[in-house]
Amino acid sequence: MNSDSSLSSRSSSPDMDGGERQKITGGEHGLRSGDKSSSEESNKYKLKKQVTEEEMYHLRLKINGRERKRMHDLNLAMDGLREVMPYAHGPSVRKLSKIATLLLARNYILMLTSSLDEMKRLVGEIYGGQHSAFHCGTVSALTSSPSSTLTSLGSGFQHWAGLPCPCTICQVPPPPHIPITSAGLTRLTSDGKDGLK
DNA sequence: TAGGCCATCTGGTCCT
DNA sequence: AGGACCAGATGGCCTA
Repeated sequence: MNSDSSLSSRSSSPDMDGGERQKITGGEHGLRSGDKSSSEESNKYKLKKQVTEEEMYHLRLKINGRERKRMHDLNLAMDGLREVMPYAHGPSVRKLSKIATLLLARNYILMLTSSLDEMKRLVGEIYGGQHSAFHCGTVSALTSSPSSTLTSLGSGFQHWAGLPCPCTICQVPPPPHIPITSAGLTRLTSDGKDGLK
């Protein structure tokens, strides 16, 4: 459980042992019977109250842990996004903030989309609609642009006047992309951390 | 020192 | 019921 905190870019898990316990067990109020007459009843109640508070504490701990893990996973995904963003990585370069990462990613996608459209248009001009000769991966291999990007995207696009392509090349499923999971991103984040800050 | 960024906690809501 | 997701609050760290 505490291994999560090692993944954090800032080791600012301040109080997993002290502070959190203090915060969580703040609930002394609200549970009061008022009658001191029946001690048996009172003991029973006290026991029940104790169990309940303990249960509540552990439940809170569990929920907090889940939320922490969720946020860590989100940060791992964010790191993965930073990895593929076209900006200077390095020890002397400050890490992109989350909002900056998202905005840059959006602009990057828009830019790639427009250049892809432009490329398709050019290819369409050059080959004048000779459909089956140059296609998807073949086209990407012919271009000088980052071919890996185009190859991976190629089969997912519609070609030539917006019609879905029926050819066998396009029926090949896209290459499996690496899922963004904690396991899949451990490498990215670990060496990403070295260059951060 | 103010402001930005971040991690964490917490309660609410929705979904399975 | 339990888990995922979300947003607000809070406090710490860092930089200009």
